[in-house]
Amino acid sequence: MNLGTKPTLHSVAKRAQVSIASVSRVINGRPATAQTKARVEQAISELGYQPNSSARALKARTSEQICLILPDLSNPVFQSMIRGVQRGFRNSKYRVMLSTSAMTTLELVRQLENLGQSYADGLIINALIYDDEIVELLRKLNIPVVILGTTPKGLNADSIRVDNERGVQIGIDYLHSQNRNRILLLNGPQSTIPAKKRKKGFIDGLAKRGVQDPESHIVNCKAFTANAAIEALGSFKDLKNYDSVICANDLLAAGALRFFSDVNIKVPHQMSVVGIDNTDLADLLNPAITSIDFKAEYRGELAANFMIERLANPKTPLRRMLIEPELVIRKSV
Amino acid sequence: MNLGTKPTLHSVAKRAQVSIASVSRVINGRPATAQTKARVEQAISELGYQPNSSARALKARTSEQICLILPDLSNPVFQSMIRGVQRGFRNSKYRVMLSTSAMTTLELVRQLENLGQSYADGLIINALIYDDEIVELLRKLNIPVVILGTTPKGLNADSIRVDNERGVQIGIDYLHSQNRNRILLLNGPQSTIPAKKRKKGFIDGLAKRGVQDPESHIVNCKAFTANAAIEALGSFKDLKNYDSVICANDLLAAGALRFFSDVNIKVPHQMSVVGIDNTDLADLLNPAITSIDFKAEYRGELAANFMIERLANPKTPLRRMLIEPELVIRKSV
DNA sequence: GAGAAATATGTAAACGTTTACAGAATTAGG
DNA sequence: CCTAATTCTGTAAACGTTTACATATTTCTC
Repeated sequence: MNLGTKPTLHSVAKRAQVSIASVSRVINGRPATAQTKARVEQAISELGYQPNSSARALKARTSEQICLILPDLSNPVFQSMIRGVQRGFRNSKYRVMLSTSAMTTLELVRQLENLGQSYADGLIINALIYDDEIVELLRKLNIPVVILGTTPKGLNADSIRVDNERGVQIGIDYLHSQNRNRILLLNGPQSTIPAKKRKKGFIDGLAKRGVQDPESHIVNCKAFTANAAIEALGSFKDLKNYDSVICANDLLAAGALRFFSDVNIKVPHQMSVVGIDNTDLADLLNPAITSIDFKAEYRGELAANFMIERLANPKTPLRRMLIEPELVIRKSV
Repeated sequence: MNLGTKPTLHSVAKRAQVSIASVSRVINGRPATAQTKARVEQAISELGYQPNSSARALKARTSEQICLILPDLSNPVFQSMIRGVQRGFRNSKYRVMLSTSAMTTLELVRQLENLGQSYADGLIINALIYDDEIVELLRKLNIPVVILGTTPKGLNADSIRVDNERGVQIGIDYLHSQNRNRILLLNGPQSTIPAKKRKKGFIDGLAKRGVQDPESHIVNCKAFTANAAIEALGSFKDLKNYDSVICANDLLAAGALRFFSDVNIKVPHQMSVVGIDNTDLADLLNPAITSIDFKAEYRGELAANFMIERLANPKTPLRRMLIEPELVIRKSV
């Protein structure tokens, strides 16, 4: 192997005594004589040649990279999502670039603008809030976008969202089936899409069961974190009127568990707790929490598949997929 | 903006009535007349020009991308690490590519081989096991490597490791200070580097305190997971001889907590639990676990900084940094 | 075995940058 | 003002691929 300089198509061609076009064709599986193929392959392995992805990207106008943008990494649900996305691309030619700094619109804007440098062939994104500026930037993007979550209005993108309302319904139904019918919703910040949807599902669900003023049975947390849950529950006065809590995600549920333990309310005997997302965390807590599985990992994998398919065939009609949540019963009810 | 075709250096040059070389120079902050600078900048903003990263990468031989390889994402410690790495690169020109499929040597080999395509300027890696094949591949890599963990023998790479032995010592000392001196080590799989180090620290620590046959006070789990911990503790017969457990990571600690709760051993009253890594999880469990902070996030950030510095100045002497662990006291002791 | 059809190969241009080099413009010095 | 020194700008080549097109080779048909 010629140390110092990396082998290129040229060196391979020279060694195999064929033209660089032939080498390129062999590499890309285009038709070639058995003989040329053999010679090229031998030369490649002798030289330890590997194609230069920048050159390929430049000429073929495809980076074979996908950008994945998530709000942050502290919520274990994103861990699952990343896992799914990675799995989805595992056997493809695509590499995954991760951006998790998109907690603020400012950061997100910066990320999206950078995508103009065409280092990614596609974008998979999950954001908690899509304001107009973001939607506009997404629309202007000239690469396919897959939304993990609800597609913001005015955007044409494949999307994979989960039936939030239905998820909360399932929780309510299950609690009722266990004779828990004084249910509180421990929700996340109202500015976020998931919180809005979960609220709606909750209100509809309670209304359907004839509960008066369902909105009064909601506690909003300042963030989707355990501490926010503890704080919110701490300043909530009417806990004694409830026998169960649906938490808008597992982190809030973890906070709730901690809070109840601190004020000596026994879970599940005095208070049932249902989480949402069914993250790794659900099974680590004590008691392990019954959680509504929003299939984050599966959604991630699906997003990757959608992306692969769209890149292979840009004309495929838009796909908007709705995932059915599923209850995973553990010990917290 | 000329829709359809992306602006290039050429179109900018044409509009600004200068040569492409001048445009390139303005973009890269090379000296230029105030006039040309102004014209170029105006043309750029009028056209919405953004440099093409593939072309730049090809010519300048730098992708401005860093590859981060981690074993998997189920351990929350890697979450922190990613967070740190991301933060370290936040204000740099580098993008982060994430590979988390490196649980098996096979996968890792594939990843490392792919790096030959020069889509990354540097590699930050954390692996649980470095066998000869991996070390050889790492050595052959022609991009700088930063090891998150102990540098395998025979490899010249910057590294940031944590003082594992010291960490376990701190745990032992703390438990003793709380009058817990019948300590068990709930360790991970013996094939992994961290497990070996933590074992050594434990044995040395106990020996120093005059404990006979320290090795007998270790339980090995099949994996660094909660379930493995539950299983291992379940088949361990001598629990009654211990008043405390140091767990080789927080996931094992979570498993231990669950196990103790199941067999009705009260933590911390009957049994103290100390975790390692001080991940997000430590504070979510109930009781929140006292954990030895191995500064994963900080190490990640440091790795990014090391990488940035080395890429800026390849001649800087090798750096091997040892991070001091720190005890974070919560409620499990 | 000749000619047509089909298939394989080679030549050369292009992708969008960076940068060495040469030449033009500016500034400085006397 | 003229020349020398300095600074700026433009031309053109290169980075390592892919691919249209032309040419060469093989295969097929009769």
